[in-house]
Amino acid sequence: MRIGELAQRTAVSERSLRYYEKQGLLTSERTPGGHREYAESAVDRVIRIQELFAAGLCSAKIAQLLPCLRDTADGAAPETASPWLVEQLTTERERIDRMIGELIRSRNVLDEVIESAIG
Amino acid sequence: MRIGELAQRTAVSERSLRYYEKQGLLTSERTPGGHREYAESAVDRVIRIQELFAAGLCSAKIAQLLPCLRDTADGAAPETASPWLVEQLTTERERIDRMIGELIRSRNVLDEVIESAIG
DNA sequence: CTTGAATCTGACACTGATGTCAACTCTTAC
DNA sequence: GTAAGAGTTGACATCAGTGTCAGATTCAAG
Repeated sequence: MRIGELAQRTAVSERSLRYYEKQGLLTSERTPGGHREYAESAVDRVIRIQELFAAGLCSAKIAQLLPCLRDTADGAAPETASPWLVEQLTTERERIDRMIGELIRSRNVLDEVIESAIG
Repeated sequence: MRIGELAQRTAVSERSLRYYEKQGLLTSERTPGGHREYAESAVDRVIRIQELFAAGLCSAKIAQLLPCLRDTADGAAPETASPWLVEQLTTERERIDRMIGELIRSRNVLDEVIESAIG
């Protein structure tokens, strides 16, 4: 599929898709004229990328992480994360954990205010 | 206490504390010479502000929300949120909910990679 | 006093993903 | 072929919180 369709199906702007490619997160074939042509699996990959962005990972970390995922669906076996990467990801995991805790606390704060206004 | 101590105790930079004040999130008395003097309750407030920032609320929303909290400890009774504010906060609540879901998904992704490398 | 540490204000930079615009090229249907 | 729509690259802007620096002032202790 081309970039417009991928953008629609993932709700991610064409601008961002090109950015992902430049950051090495997303690959595409090119038509003879230079237009990007995406495999079907790109949809899942873009969604995954968005999730990881939402989790606060920067594009560099995502780029390292992606080859180790098993959802590639392009026949390539997932790489095994290097010890160094595992350490990085463990740190990220802890950060995400803390973030979840903070989000829950904040949600509770909102709930309190909402409830005291409604109840 | 003065700004340096508050910064240390909250692990928030002096720069950010001044920014919070300019955004109406934090108040301080001033010494005759113009230096900020904070009440003890500022510590809790700053930590709460940081949590709300971490939850993705912008300073404007936080400024509206803070008067409705009951932890002020400065004798002021908490305000009741206006219907408009309740609507805003409900939207934020939903956003936070979605974000928590994404974070959990991302954490699972990391766990998979980590486990497959370690196990 | 004086001196050094702390604080003040204001301005500018950065980060990193994304928006937006311009000028050009490709694709596709007629 | 041609016109309209889609895609290309590149550059600049934005957001919001934070870092950082400069130059001036204040505080606290000797």
